[in-house]
Amino acid sequence: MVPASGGVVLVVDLDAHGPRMPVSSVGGGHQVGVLGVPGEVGGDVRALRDDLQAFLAGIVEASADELGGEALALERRTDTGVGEHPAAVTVAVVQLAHVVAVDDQVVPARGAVPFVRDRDVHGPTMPAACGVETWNEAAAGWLGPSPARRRRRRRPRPDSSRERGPVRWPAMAKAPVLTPQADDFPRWYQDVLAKAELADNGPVRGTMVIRPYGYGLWERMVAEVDARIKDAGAENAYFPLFIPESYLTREAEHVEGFSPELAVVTHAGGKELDEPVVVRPTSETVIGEFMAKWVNSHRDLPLLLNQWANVVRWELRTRIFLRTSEFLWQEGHTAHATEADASAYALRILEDVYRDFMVDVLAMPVLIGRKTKQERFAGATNTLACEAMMGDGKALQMGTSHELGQNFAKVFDINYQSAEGQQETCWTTSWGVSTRMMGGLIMCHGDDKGLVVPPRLASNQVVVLVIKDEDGVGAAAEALVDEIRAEGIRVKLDDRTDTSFGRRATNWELKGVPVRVEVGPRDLVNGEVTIVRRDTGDKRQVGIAGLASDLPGILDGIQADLLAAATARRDARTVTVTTIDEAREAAQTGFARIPWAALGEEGEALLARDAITVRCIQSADGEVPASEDEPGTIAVVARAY
RNA sequence: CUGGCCGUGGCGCAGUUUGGUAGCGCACCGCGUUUGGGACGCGGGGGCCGUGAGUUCAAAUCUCACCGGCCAGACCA
Repeated sequence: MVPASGGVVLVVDLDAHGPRMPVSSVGGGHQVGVLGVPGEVGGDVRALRDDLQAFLAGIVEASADELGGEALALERRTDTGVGEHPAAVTVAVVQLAHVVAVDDQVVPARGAVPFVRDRDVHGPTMPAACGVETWNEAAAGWLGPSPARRRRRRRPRPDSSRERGPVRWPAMAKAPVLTPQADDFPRWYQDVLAKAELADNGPVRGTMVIRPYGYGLWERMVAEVDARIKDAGAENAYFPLFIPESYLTREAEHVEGFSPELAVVTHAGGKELDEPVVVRPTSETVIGEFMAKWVNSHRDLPLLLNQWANVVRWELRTRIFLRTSEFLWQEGHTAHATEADASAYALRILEDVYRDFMVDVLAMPVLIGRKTKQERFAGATNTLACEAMMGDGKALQMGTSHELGQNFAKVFDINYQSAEGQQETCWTTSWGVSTRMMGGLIMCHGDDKGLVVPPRLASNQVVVLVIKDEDGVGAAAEALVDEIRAEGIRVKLDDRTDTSFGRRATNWELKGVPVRVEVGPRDLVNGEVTIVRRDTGDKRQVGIAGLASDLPGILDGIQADLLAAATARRDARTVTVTTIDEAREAAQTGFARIPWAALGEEGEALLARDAITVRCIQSADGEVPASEDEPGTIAVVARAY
């Protein structure tokens, strides 16, 4: 984008909102001028665009003629802001090789370009140079007369100004609501968080505010996961936010793993505390302390506890939902009489609670497997995990289940008397899923139109949209909503007809509601409504009678299709390799499967230099290996969040 | 913590090089016309210019320090 030496870059900003940072956009210092155009879509912007296209084409021709065919690069970029923009920001950057002549006017260097009246090279300031009149006046000398345009401007606009000729630049044809994923995935993620009203940054660094729509999705996750945890026999309890610092220090590996990210309270009640208390980063220690009290006999085992709570880990780099200083989660803690029992329970949680929820409800085809020693939880003897692939091919750990061996039981004295009358030490587990799953949901199914929520998760599965309240549309929509609700579907009525249809339709798309039903007077006279699938965009007219009873099947279809699409994408981006170099290469775009025997801890360390980690180790059949040294296992490696 | 970019109404950004009246688009409010894919006209409201010192007659603009955000790392759910 930055021109060769001696070059000149012309930046033309066709945004309907005026120039926006073209200087930095092109790297600075080389631009000769900026045309900013205020106005509205369908108005002068379109006319200007036509002229500017001709103008740019003119430059191309002119430079070819004048410079003996020397090449000239014409680039087009689309950029978007986050505001509620009706049009994309389109910046055309023309890189002029040396000198350009247009309409007999030679433009040799910066500063000499006549079409911007501003003194500076940073682009016109809004009031001074952005006005259309200024543009006309200034551009006349450069562009030459543009009779067509002037004619258009003077004449009263025809009734439909938006039907002006075809737009030749696709980038201007349709304004993206969000930064496209392909342009900048992290930016897209931020845009979705804001525009789907999911979450905001909190005032303290690394914290987040979960907005009602986002929290509604989390509540649905909680409900589904909680039901499965209870099915697995665990009961909910609640332990304190504050933990004595001394608890943490009892388990050596645990304290080493968590110390750097602890938030510690040293003062309270106006004075310094005798012993500082830490804000829990996880609750193995307090819960261990109380398990020790509650477990006496083998009859007390297994003790299966869970709590829904917030925890705090002072992370160095945070990102909403994926890694925040404070997050919400569920942490299960269990104590068992035998290692085999603990081990089986940790696996049961992974498969029956986590994988089942993620695959069946979130429609995310997660991989399950063991973590390497390197990736293991601090204090665990074995860590199992669910790993999902995001839309950009990177991995996200969605949930973990740990076997803690007797590490915690020993230091917290979780002992029991066996049937034989012996004192025995318990075997414990811990397992959790967090608000991070929200990030996984967004990045797994989301597209350039926003979030896509699988029907089984959706807090609103169907939205019924009143296009305009005429000819009984409102009443028909209300009746339809009642009918749909009677089918047990979570349905929302949108009758805010003081907001235009298009805006509301776009908003529900951003929020990812699986099915939109549009009720308008035109369809209604035929007894029909329009239904639109969020995932495919498929839109059709259907009879209003019988729609409600068809919806459960439609929602099931969407659920299945989302899982199939995510699975297909994951598989397409997963490569089976045999060497470390191949794995490194494959992990640039997705997952690589490599025999653990071919990788090993040395290979793991090697890949780590390129930010590639072993996500999990699987048996050849994709299941969880029975032991650390099971032969023939496969390591799945990837870049990860 | 390291490197890069960046902090100006709710959001996105001009303005800083060369100190001198704080601006634009979107969003918001009112009225009217609209509503089948982010409507339009007219009229409005809203800003300790991230914070603190310093230089100056004068600081969004110059200097220093600090804080915060984004991206890439190290750490991790």
